[in-house]
Amino acid sequence: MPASVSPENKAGTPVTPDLMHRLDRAFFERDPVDVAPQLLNKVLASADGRMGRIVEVEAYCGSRDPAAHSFRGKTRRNATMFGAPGHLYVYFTYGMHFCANAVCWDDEPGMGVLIRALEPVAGIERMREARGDIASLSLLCSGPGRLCQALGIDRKLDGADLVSGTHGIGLYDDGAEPPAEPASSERIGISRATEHAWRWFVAGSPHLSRKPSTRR
DNA sequence: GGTAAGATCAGC
DNA sequence: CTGATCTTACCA
Repeated sequence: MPASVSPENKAGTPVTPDLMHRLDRAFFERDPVDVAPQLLNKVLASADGRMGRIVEVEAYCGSRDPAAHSFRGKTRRNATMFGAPGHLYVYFTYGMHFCANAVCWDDEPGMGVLIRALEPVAGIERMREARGDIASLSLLCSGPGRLCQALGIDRKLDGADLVSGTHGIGLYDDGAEPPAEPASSERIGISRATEHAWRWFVAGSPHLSRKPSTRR
């Protein structure tokens, strides 16, 4: 196990650098409802070695999803979502947070998967610094805004190609399978289209944005 | 041009 | 539960 993976992280699956490989572009050329659960246990990595395993995602389904930024069509803000699949859509929200999505599907543009939580697996000291030296590992990347802060994802990375990883952020498969039966729930923090169970997560992970038995 | 709401988070 | 903080989109 890498030295940067602390004992507190023992419940997780450390990355195996030799096995890390790119995803096929075709992986993203599907409906985000299919892509999202398949993204669980994939590895998001910044250029400087900060890495986290995806433990929570949500699908946003464009013109058939009133909760999606892209619901009403292309704008300056969401333009990346209408671009090529496999790229990163980063947006700024609530006056202080960034959130990151993997752009999906090629039949109809404007779809994506929001990455909501990571299990930190490498570069953890850098993540801590970026997060203001937060102590708790389970609060380091447990939310869409937190993980962006931890990995240094901001508007400069909007449009970055996650497949090639050449723009400072990449998404990799290290051989870890997604859960055979991922847990799902309603999406968090939205006020419209709440009827869909389009949030998927690794059951029991301590790194989720909502811990078990908390609800609001 | 004005404004309300927002795919959130930290602190009380 | 609330305040922070500011961009965007929508409406006039």
